[in-house]
Amino acid sequence: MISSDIIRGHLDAIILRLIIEKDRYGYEISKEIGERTKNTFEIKEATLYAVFQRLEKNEYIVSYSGQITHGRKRKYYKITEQGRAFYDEKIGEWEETKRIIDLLMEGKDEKN
Amino acid sequence: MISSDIIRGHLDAIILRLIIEKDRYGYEISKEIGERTKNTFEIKEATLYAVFQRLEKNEYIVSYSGQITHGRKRKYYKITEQGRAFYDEKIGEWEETKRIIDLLMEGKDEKN
DNA sequence: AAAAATTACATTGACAGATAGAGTAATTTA
DNA sequence: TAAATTACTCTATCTGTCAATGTAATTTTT
Repeated sequence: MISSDIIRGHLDAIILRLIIEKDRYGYEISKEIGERTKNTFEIKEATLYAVFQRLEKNEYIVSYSGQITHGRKRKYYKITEQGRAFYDEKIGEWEETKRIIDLLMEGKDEKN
Repeated sequence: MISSDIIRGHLDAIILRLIIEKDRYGYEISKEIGERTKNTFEIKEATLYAVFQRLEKNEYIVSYSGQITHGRKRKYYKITEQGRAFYDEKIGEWEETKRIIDLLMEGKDEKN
């Protein structure tokens, strides 16, 4: 299980990625992450909704009410143009972060 | 420049790595990181000394006073057995983190 | 039909890591 | 001798994550 400090700062991009694929709601995202990682990683609900708030405040996503199919009413999220741009930026940052940490932690050459 | 939230949680291992190579002191480490990353990443002094405190408290490193050669007196750090074990653990965690984030952020298959 | 499980969203308070800012102290260079 | 450099330390603050708790509707089990 991955500790929260190690994942910190990457969650925004992870959530955005899933919302870019298609409009999604919170509970769905949390299940999807569990499935895709074969439960080696799970996002806590409190964290997830904190991420939504942050992303919506920054206008990277917008929300709308969905149908009641099972249980409580769903709140769907949709990516915005700025959200897409932010995601691209984060991907770039992640690639650079990998290079730097690999370099410092394992002495890997940049051309590996 | 890499944001602090993205690097968070990896700093302990980065510092340990440098101390494993040889005994080092704080200022040296901060300069070394700048050099190795060609200044794409720098560790803030307050952060560095906070890391030292944490690592020493957990007995991953021990300190001793060095010579005064330039400027103020140096405080050297040396890796311990537990420090080495912790570093190995962190390397493993980092590899797993990369796999998971790549998988979730870029839809990469685990066999890539 | 009542109880339990599942689906689904939300808030609060606490914690830990990173850092700005400020300070201390010694030596070297201009 | 003033300025720059080397070197370490402390305090206060910010931010992201998460445990705990609560609400609410629907579906499944008993």
